Amino acid sequence: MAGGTKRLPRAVREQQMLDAAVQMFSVNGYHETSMDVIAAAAEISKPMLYLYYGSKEELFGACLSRELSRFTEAVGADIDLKQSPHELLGSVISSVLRYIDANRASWIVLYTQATSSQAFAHTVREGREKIIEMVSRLLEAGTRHPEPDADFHMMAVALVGAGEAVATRVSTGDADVDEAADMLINLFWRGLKGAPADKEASPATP
Amino acid sequence: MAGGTKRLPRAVREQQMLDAAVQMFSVNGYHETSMDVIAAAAEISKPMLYLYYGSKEELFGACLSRELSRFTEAVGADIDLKQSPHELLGSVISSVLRYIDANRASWIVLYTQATSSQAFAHTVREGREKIIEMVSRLLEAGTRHPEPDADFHMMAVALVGAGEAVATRVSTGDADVDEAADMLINLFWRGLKGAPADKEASPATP
Amino acid sequence: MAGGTKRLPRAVREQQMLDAAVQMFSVNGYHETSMDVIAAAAEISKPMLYLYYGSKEELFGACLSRELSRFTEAVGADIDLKQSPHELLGSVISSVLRYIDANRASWIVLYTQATSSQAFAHTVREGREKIIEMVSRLLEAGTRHPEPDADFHMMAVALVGAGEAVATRVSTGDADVDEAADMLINLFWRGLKGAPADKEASPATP
Amino acid sequence: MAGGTKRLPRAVREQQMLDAAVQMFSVNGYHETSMDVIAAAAEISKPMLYLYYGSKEELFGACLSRELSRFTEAVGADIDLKQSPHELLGSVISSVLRYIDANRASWIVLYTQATSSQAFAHTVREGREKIIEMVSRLLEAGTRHPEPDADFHMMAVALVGAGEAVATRVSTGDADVDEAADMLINLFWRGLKGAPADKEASPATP
DNA sequence: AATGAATGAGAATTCATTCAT
DNA sequence: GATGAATGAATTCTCATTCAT
Repeated sequence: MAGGTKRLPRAVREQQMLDAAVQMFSVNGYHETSMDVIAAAAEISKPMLYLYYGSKEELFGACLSRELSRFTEAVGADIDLKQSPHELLGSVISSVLRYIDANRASWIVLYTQATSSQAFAHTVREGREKIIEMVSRLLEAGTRHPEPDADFHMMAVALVGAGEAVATRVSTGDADVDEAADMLINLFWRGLKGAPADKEASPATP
Repeated sequence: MAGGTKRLPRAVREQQMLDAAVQMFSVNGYHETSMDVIAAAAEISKPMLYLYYGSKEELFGACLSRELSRFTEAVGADIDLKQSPHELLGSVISSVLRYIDANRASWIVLYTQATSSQAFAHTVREGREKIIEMVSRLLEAGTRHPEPDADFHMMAVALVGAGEAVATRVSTGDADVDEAADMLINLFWRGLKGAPADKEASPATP
Repeated sequence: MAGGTKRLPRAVREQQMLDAAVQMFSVNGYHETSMDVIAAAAEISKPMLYLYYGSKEELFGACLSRELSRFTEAVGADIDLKQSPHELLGSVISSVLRYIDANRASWIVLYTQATSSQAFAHTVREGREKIIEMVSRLLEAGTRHPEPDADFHMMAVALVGAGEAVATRVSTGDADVDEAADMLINLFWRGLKGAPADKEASPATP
Repeated sequence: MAGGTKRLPRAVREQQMLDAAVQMFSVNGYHETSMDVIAAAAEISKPMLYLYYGSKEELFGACLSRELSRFTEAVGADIDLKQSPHELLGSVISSVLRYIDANRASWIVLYTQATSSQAFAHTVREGREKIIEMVSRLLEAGTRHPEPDADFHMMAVALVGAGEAVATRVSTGDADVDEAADMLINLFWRGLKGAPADKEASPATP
């Protein structure tokens, strides 16, 4: 149909392959996606995949890598480091959710499917750990009387977990980006005490 | 000749198989665990596995099912429904983390590996959704002036996400159960504004 | 046709597989024989081959091993160690050639095809080296005034090489066993000088 | 941009390719050497290989052919046809072993690897057969009272086999050329009876 | 003249799954 | 009730070979 037998320069083919691979992996997962299917989706032959990426594992790694870079760059370009920690956290959240909304396959491939194989659990854990570290530092900077690092770190774990969960909803189209961002920001800084429209309330006790 | 040719009552056999399956699945994931390995670990023959569970998918489903029941029962037995929503959330968090700490393979199988196959993403999503619903109702009950359901639901998504992230740390031995529980409870009700030792502060601004 | 779907005890299947494998390998060589073809020849499925032998390489190794054992045993059983070295060498030659004549595929697999893969060149070299050592010792024992080992060893190399070449002719049906054996024995002990019916002649010069 | 895009005269290119091919084939064997590797070693592109030689098989054939010619020429140039058969055999042996010592890759490619593929066993057999014929005629000429051809032929088979075995040792550096040549010559004309330092002895009998 | 880009065809290997005893 | 024996169907990966420029 698409007559994809054209001679393309290496760089273009690479993207074409990665696009197809990200798409298929994100839909069916690492193990349930065969190289045959990816080749078909990319409208090239299997040997090309192997020529460019060496193995299925490396191909998946390349997907991970590209998507992570794009994500990092997008979020990095979006935020203004001169903001206060408070504002910074807010704009990061907002930027992240917007990126994910605009690149749904990417997010799924990165966080959901990557755990499918022992070979990548590691990579994903490392990526996540970096984000957690960053958030942890933001928290530390945004709090008046800092405490030992351990607490901030675990708080960051929780916040990033919350963010991932919401992001997943965004990626499936089950959440509106702006509302989700507001909610997360509110939740983070004020906790449930400040649940919507209940600003000065103390935790409800019977 | 070799041992293991014992006649065991069905119920015992079943548990023996599920134990082995949960163990292997949780270590190597769904796709990277073969029926051979499970049969070997359970010290029975492969046909027995098929006799009892029909297929690999069903076996994994049975693992999921059993672990989920145990989890639900443990947490259910642990909490007192007569508490205030506030107290209830706290005791649920605490109970959940303690259960996970005591049943690490179980948690991993449930939440991490289950997403490996399309066949179970669904099941896990449903299980998670139930918990989210419950948390959502707790939030609604614990807040003075309720808002439309959507918001509470998404907040619950975030909270459960945070809980899962922390629980994962507990399951890998990277977090202390009691400290993690306290942190989560504080975070949930007071937000970051109420970060440790900073109770009435407003967000720090430079 | 042959309805080979019968349930056979392990030992029987093993031989059946090795028979087929030796046959195919000896005809087409290691690389040019696919596991498919061997499975078909053995009238079993490919997974059986892998179940029993693990890999193509191991299967070939098993062929080599079995054929070598049979060869060694046959020759060992055939000779009388109480003979003089002279007689011994003669009866070994005769026994070897007779074995090869009766087991042509075996010989080819052992000596010709085994060199096809780097993986086995080693094994064959070792096997040959043992035979050379043995011949070397026979020569040493059969000669009045022994010399340093080095010479006997290289002589043994030459004799074994001659033997292999003749054996190959036997295996292809191009040489009569008895005549070949007599010729080799004569050649070994008397050299060309003692070529048939020319016992005391000096080399003919024009 | 990269080097190697030079325009070279056909003859030079051909040698460059054959050199690389002989080198790689002799190290890894026919089947275990890919066209990619040869092209890389020759510092040209694969299509060039195909342009010049048509197929892998033909390329190997060309290697065989060139090496055989060189071998034949070298040995032919080295010997003096006016010698007696006795001297002739001696000088051929000596010349052959010296050539092999000086061109190890060549020998390996010719005799060892060529048998790897059915496609060349034939060629090698033919080449060997020619040598055997020649030796056979030398033997006939060097013996006073000729016998039926069959015997001389098989003797030649044995002698050439012995020669190949020794030559292989020379090619691996495990034998000294001159000692090996002397030993072979002695062995051929006098047999084991005349084992070194035992010139007039009759075969040892207990 | 020379090559980067591309592929058809097939190889080894691994599973989940099922008989026949 | 329990299992050793057996396989159909994929899957990953490689290689000799050929276009299009």
